[in-house]
Amino acid sequence: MKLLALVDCDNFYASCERVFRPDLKQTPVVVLSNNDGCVIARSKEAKSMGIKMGVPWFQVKKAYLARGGRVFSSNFALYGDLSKRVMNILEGMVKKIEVYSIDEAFLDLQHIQNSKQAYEFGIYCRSTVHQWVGIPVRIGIAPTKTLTKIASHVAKHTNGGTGVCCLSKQKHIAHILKTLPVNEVWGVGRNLSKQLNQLGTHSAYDLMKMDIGFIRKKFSVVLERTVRELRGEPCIQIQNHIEPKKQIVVSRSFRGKIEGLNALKPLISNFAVRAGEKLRHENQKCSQVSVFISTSRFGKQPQYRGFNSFRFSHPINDTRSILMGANTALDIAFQEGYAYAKAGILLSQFSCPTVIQKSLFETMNQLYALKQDENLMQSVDELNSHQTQIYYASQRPSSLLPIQKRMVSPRYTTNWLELPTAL
DNA sequence: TCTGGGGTCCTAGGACCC
DNA sequence: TCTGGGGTCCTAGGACCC
Repeated sequence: MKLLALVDCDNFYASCERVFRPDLKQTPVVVLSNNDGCVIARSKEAKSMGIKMGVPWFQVKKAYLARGGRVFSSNFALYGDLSKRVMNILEGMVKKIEVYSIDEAFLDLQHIQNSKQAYEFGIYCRSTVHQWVGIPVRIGIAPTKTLTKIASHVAKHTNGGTGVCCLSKQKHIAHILKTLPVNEVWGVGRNLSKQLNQLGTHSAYDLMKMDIGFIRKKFSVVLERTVRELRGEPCIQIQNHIEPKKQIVVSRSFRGKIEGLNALKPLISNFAVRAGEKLRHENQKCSQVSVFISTSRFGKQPQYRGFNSFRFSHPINDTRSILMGANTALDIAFQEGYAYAKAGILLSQFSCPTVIQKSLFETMNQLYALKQDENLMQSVDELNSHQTQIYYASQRPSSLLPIQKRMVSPRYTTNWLELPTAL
């Protein structure tokens, strides 16, 4: 039988914070989102204190700290680097691997003959990652991706277990599925589980037993694949190579409320500049720039969400074009009289930069599209990747609110000035 | 006072064609 | 008076994921 493995880092961000702080090994640790807004990662101890995922920090702060919990602002330089190290190790272990997210990877265990060997591989893999990087992982092994997710879930919730779970026997799988609520299945979110519950489907086992034709008709091909995967039929392949991105988003919530077009403009410009850097880093060009702005979902103030897109007559990647497009879109999306809490830029309609699709109507917005200067952009990107900062006038750097990160740990592994010291 | 950010895929429906 | 049928392409929006 062909087997796959899912390697999933335990409470990844919280574990990263502990790598260079062994003194926090038994202490509850949480990590916060930008502006120290929400809890986005929790150690086991923090979870058992009842800290929920995504909870606003201000709501739990007092009680949590009083009980001896520790807190960190997010340090993505550190998490990204440790993630790379974990993935490098895994890449050395198998021929085919899909890095699925910052803390997860699917491995193709084609070199492995049976489930006993697969289990032993899991144990070896886990101890190697732990020894070399210091991050605890758990490993789910099964014939399909959806089932590896469930195996990993089992590994996580088995107290005193080895952190490795292999689900390959039909009987064993059926037994586990009966105990698993349908909303825990990978690909079944809030909406689907509500609809399924109404149909009397409550466990993963119930879902697996449903009629494929009915699922396809009533829901979609996506859920059909999930059902087939629960039955052990692989439908979602391991993606060995990295697909080019199809869109780039840069968005932030603001620390205070923003009112008025003039206050919003430099913020949007700033997102546009960052988006342009990402676009060129991906070696792509886009034909559409969209802007979205919204008021806070919370509270009772009047609500508004604005969205508008600017289409270029041909693909661009020059920040100055993005800025002009973003500004035009913002002017239309903007409505006076609201307190804005969040905004962002979305780049889409990508095309490979070596292919040039000329427009029939070039003159229409050549103002935006023709001034592409590859060399200039390259130089700016180069300078900005070091100490120097080149700004565009519309960014008005003095008006930018820095992101609040009051409790950020050192960038131990990516900055010479912040290396850990051994005493 | 304070509530994250960045993605993918699929489908329905409109525009358009013959 | 009566107004078809079949197809493609594109996009917005919804659902999901971490």
